[in-house]
Amino acid sequence: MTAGRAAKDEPTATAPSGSTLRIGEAAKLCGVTTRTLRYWEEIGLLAPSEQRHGSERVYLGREVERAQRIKELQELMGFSLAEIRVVLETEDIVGELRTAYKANARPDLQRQLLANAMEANDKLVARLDNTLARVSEFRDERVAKARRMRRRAAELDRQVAAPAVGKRGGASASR
Amino acid sequence: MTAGRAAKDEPTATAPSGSTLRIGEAAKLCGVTTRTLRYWEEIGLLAPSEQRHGSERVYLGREVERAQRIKELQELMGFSLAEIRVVLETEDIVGELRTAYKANARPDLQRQLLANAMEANDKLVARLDNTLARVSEFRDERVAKARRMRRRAAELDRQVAAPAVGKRGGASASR
DNA sequence: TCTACCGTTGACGTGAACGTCAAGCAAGAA
DNA sequence: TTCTTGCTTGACGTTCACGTCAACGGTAGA
Repeated sequence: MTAGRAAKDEPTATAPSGSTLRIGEAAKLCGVTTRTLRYWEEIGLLAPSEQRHGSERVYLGREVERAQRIKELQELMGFSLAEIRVVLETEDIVGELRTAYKANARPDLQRQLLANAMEANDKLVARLDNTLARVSEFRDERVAKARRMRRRAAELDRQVAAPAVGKRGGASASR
Repeated sequence: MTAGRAAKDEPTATAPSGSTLRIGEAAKLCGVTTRTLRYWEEIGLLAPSEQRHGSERVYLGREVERAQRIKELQELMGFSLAEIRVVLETEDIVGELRTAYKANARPDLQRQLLANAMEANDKLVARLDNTLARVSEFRDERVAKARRMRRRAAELDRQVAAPAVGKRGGASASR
């Protein structure tokens, strides 16, 4: 019911690939609010598709993916939108490169673009490695703590199961 | 020069263990500002030591460690202070348990405390595992991207090194 | 005694990342 | 036709995590 708009006078005209979404649908797909999508657009982080449907923003698969990327980087890494912008820009550079290649741009300029992108990418990988190491260490600590707690719990369980020993004083705790 | 305060009328009276720090020193050690330490205290996240030195806050090793923990969780995991509070509370429970044990509290109550702490801890570990998996996946993506970029760069380098072939048209790009 | 430095509380300011509300338009349903 | 829903822009409000400034006090060194 209420299959949205989608049939007016352009039967299937403006659907270049996949599905074309309105802002509310895109937002729901990404798990954010429409305000958030507009804000990201406001700060130049995520532009909707080129052509608008009347006055409405149109989101295609590419934009939705990018939005999901943004959200993931936010939640997963705790990146600020400024940091995310940097990450995404190095992705964009690869896109630009394709364009430059098609536009028959000079190879040394392409090469320069690539070098920048590679440097940014390597920095990101280094940061990810660092994060992985530290999170892993932290995880191991908590796992060890879990083991200790489980041992202590078993100990307490034995005490609770055998309450007739006379409330502490029989066999003193193993620790 | 200027070895702090440390000698007035209590030669070594109020130094229970390790070093007793003033707020500025503690802040420097943790890599935060004094304002931050006061803010954390304000929201009940990190209290300085019990006794104050006159009107001044005193930070001992325990508090400094806790502060470093807080900062690590912030930067590493992108946790909010509210989330960090939860994590630290489960650590506090273990401390409470020791107190309860010494106070000769009923084992079933201790057991209940432990169960809560274990559940919270397990949740955290699960979250860490999830984070690890996703960051790892993300890292692998970026490493793959790095490889592709390096291949492309080598390709461009060959073109730049041999510019006489006639600006595109010789051997078409491998892709 | 004066100056410099470090601390105190209290209050107001700030940037990031949105939330919320108003006023208006367009399209489909009753 | 009217109602409802969803979109638009614009503007102001809000929360978090502090930054900054004022006014004051205590201690150390010159």
